[in-house]
Amino acid sequence: MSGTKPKRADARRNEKTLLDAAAAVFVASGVDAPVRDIAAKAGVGMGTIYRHFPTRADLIVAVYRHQVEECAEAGPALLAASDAPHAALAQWIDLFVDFLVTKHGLAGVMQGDGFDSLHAYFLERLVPVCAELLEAAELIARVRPLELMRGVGNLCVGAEDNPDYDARRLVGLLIAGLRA
Amino acid sequence: MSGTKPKRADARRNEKTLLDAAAAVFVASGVDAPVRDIAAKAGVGMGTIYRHFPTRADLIVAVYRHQVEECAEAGPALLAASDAPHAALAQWIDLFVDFLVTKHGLAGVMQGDGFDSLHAYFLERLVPVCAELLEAAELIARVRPLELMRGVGNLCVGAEDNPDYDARRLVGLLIAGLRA
DNA sequence: TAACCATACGGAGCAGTGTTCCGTTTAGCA
DNA sequence: TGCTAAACGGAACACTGCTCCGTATGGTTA
Repeated sequence: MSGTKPKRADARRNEKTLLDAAAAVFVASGVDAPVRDIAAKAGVGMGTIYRHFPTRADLIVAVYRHQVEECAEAGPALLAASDAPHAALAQWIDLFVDFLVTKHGLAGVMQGDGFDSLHAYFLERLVPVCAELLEAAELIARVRPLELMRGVGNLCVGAEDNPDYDARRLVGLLIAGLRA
Repeated sequence: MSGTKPKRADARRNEKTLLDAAAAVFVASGVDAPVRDIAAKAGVGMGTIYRHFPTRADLIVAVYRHQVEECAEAGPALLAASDAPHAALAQWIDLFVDFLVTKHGLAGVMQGDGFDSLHAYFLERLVPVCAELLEAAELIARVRPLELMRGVGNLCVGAEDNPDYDARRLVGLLIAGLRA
């Protein structure tokens, strides 16, 4: 029950290669890049990619897991560092927005059509953090955390390199509205 | 320059048939329904559908043009009927949100990846109306109309039949934030 | 060291999109 | 009644995500 059976050496090597290739391709062509491109970049067959990451979404999760984790951990930290809980909330939301806007098309991922593992993972990890911040700021009565997360995610769609659409400002308005 | 050459009778008939079929399919299966389904429902070949509507998006535009028009016309009307411009703005936004949320997946359309005719049409028609309302409410300095429209559109994505996500409330918060 | 086999690999192939192409049919006119 | 521009139908293409299965190989065991 405790340890998973160790993988073969080549498998472990390929997993890392794939993660690196995916990260590179995502930066170059966005998170919507075809799976084939990633396999090609990694010099690996389609079968390999799908054995390691059963779904496109799983690969994306794996690539960004570290950063999601960072964002999640920043929540309590901000709360502890500041004596104005709503300032902490605002800062945390900023962090989240930066994360989404920075990655080519990542925001689109927050609108999980079904229950992609991706959608699920992001939300599972970040919603509780959001809840904690909302509670501290005494705003929990005004939105459900999940709702706020999805809303912010939605607002970030299509924001990258778009001079006509400043997601940060709109999110700022949304948060301002929360305190009205 | 004045009149377009009149179409053949069968062409006119087919255009109407297609519009009706598309409307029906959109209601049943959402705006993402495959083009093939619409052609089948209309009892028409793929060639026909694409001659009338060069692109998926053009078909959607055609189906909803009437309602977009209604929404656009409602703007000045609301402004004239009320002496509180920001109330008129709020009401108009409500109308717009209803329109988007009501139609299976229509909101997704506001995030034109490229310059779809769809995206273009919606925005072309509605942005000026939005601008007028913002100006009347003296809020024009706080957001660009295009930005607000896109933001509202984004917030509406995935709102249909979703008890965990109330787009109307979030849009309400956004508008509230606008006045803070 | 050699043989064995569970584990992992590669990539052709499937199913589902939007869109194009072109041979066939037909409406409307002379 | 013919003729032709206009319109039609649907097979085929390009591009997705994903699956399947024959082949190769790491690592264990005799």
